[in-house]
Amino acid sequence: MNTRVLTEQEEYLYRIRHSTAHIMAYAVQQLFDDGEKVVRLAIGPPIDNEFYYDMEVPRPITPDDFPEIEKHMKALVKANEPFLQEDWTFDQAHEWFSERNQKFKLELIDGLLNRDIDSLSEGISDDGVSVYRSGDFTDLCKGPHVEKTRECRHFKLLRVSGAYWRADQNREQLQRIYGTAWSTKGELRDYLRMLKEAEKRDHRRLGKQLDLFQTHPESAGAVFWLPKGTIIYNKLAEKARKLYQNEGYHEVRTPLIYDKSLWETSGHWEHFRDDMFTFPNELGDPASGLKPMNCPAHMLIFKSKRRSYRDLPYRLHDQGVLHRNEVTGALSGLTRVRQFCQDDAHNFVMPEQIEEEHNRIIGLIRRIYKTFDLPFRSVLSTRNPDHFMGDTTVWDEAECALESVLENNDLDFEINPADAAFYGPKLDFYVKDSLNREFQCATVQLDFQLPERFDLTYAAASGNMERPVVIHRALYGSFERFIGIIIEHYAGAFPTWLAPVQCVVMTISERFVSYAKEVRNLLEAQQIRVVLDDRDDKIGAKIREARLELVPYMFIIGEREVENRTVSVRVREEGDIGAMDLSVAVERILAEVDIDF
RNA sequence: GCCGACGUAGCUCAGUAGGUAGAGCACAUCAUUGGUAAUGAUGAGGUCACCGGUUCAAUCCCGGUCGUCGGCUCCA
Repeated sequence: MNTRVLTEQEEYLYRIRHSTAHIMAYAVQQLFDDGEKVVRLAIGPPIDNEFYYDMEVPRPITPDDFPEIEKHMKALVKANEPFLQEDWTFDQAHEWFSERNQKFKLELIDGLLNRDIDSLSEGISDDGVSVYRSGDFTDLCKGPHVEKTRECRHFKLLRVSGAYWRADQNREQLQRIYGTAWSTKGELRDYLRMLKEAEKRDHRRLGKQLDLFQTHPESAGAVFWLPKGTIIYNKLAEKARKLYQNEGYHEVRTPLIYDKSLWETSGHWEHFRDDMFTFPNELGDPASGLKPMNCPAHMLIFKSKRRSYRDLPYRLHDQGVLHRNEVTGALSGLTRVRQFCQDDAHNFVMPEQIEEEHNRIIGLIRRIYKTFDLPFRSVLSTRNPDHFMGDTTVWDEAECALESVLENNDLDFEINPADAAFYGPKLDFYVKDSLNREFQCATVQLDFQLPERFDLTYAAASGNMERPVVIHRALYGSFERFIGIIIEHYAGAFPTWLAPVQCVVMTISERFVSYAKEVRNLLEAQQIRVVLDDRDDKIGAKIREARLELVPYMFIIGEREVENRTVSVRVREEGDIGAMDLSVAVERILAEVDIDF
């Protein structure tokens, strides 16, 4: 799935993690295999930074079991057993694993025998399977592994969860144990430190701490944006509006509820129904639904008039409220919600405009992400030969166009073969935040199908009616998720233009309140988001509070400031920078308030 | 939806081998008029998520519901 080539060091870490997964499985077997009920192993691959092993265990494992498991793991590491690879025949493997009642391994072996693609990653050669032994532990595995268990001494178990065998919810639910492993103590320490830091800046925690948003059981999966969070939300929305308007987009507002017939035309009723909130008619049958996407509405608008090639590209921007009925278990903070808005747009273009339109969109993406200091990479998903709709030549041309767009834009990209939606190839953009974590944000999807389903046409220069292509694109992604990402990216310390409170004016004693009010009014007149802290409290306490709120500027006002008509300025990143003329201080804030994408 | 863990004051968290609960912060009142991360005193705050069951007695044990968290699946 990932076509990037691993570096030598990454490859070594993968081997360590893969081997540590074996060691962990062995430890779990030692602990939980009680003769009657065996631990049945499924799969245990390395992943980025971590590894896991899926297994069926006699009783659920909890984090309380970790110390004991780790203890057993350490003993095995200390024994410094070699990892020995052996090639077994299918019969040999079958016999061995069936004696030990390892039904998942047997299923994998059968899969290998039948050349089932899902099993290929587990271990194969032409006439048999590959197994690895380390001490008393033997596992079906194609490797590669480290040479000896001692190379796996820097690990830590992290969490447990459920996982379905073969990712199929109709199959057995297994226990998955996640851990991390590294080649040196320092790497492990750094990684654990990073996890701790990530926890500290978790947007759910900061959202509460900074009074940005909240959720309530009365509307699970929907966000209550508090005054401070709403400022950020509106700011992002306003910036997007302005940016797109300048790029020739037309903003529209469209209904939330539509008759079922629309969803049938768009295909959502068939493909997306489970994720939709629907409303019944008098008979109790679903008859309408809340929109999970804006596209059908925009199709109606396009179709409502006779369009000419001169109108294209025709771009409709919509920040409408979307609802998707996610299963309860999937909901999480701002990243996975049932109600959200996107900076959504649908661009209707002629096929020959695909490349240029993508160039423009990528230009926008660049400008937006640069503003937030978010580096990004892109992934191009191409046609799945078994599952696509439309004409192969159109697809080929479109894919070529997208690839050359990426190249011409000097973008770091990968190709994800056969991963496109059936209606068209797509580009996904992943940003990397300040902790080096990746999140999917922007998505740009070509769509050959909706224009077909809605029978959209435009009058071409020739006078013939031709079919436009639709580009779905959302560059923040959803406002909710994007705000979640930047909360963590900035660790809550928003740049001045986004900060809900940009400046706190604070008095050293009540005697200076009237000048402080003057200062506050002046800032307000400049549209600076200012709060006056004139409480009967010590200045240290006021500063402490404003710091905890991560306010970028504090103006401190005491006797000296009143006398000289100045303010003492304290900057979030620099601390106390001393007294200055009020006008100078205001200028400094204003310089940071007006940013353009 | 599924597996597991969790749900105690606005927040962060203690606690009870079953006898209706406690701290710090926040909040209120009073005193204090203070110069760059916490002035002091006093006070108010809880049907221990909700609904049932067991028990003389349930925040604690059992069952269910809702929600949250870690994942699976999916995706903005």
